[in-house]
Amino acid sequence: MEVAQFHRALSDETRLRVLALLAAEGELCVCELVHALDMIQPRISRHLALLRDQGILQARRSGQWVLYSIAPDLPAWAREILRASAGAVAQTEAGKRDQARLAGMHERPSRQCCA
Amino acid sequence: MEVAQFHRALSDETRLRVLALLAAEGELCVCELVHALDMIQPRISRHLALLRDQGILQARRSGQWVLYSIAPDLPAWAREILRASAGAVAQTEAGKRDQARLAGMHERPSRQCCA
DNA sequence: TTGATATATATGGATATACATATATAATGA
DNA sequence: TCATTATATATGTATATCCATATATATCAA
Repeated sequence: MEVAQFHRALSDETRLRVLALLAAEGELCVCELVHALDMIQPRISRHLALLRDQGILQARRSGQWVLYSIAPDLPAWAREILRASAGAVAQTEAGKRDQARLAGMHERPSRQCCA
Repeated sequence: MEVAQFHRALSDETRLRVLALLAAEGELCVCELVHALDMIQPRISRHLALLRDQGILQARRSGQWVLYSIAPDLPAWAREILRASAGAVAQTEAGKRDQARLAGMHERPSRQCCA
């Protein structure tokens, strides 16, 4: 069942923290997520690939960076679940730390003029 | 993280179908769920125990039956996710079959006057 | 009342599968 | 070359499932 698969994708703390940041920021590159979550890059990439394969995230290349964002064509029930989950995660200790680390990052690729 | 655990509990089709029925019916005994989902009883009991242990369901005994219902004290984000999920599941083929089998069940314990 | 039986629900044990992780490596672009 | 991102492999852990059985409650006979 599609709904079960969707929840399965959201059943991991790393993926939830990624989704919470993307819901707030719109679009982020892998290196920004690595910095914000303070995790090694292969781990982040693997979770991003899972979310992309499930159709929850989309990716586009911009120069040497790959920018991820929440897919725009999700069904209404999925958008509601994402919104509720991202809101809850953003208020956890881990979620607030992620936001702070991202805000303190210098030279963020996704904020460059030509991104 | 609490949110991840919650999604993990909803990441199984059997549990989602149980929750969709409970969201629509309010309260159901194990044998009604066994009948509606057309699964063997130990399988249903295991999933009910998981949802109860996570605080998503509550149970009360009424005579020889144990009646399950959605816990009333869930946080707002959890209630929103449950509502969106139950609505989506109810419209799937499996969800509609479950409702039909439950409606066609004779002598339903949870509908007796003294339940 | 006692004992026997039927129904309803829960759980222990065994097995198979899914998946999160780390390390190492590959591919891609500037 | 360096920086960025993706993937392959191995390993450990979690869990969904089944069968068999245990527990709890109700019914009925004597």
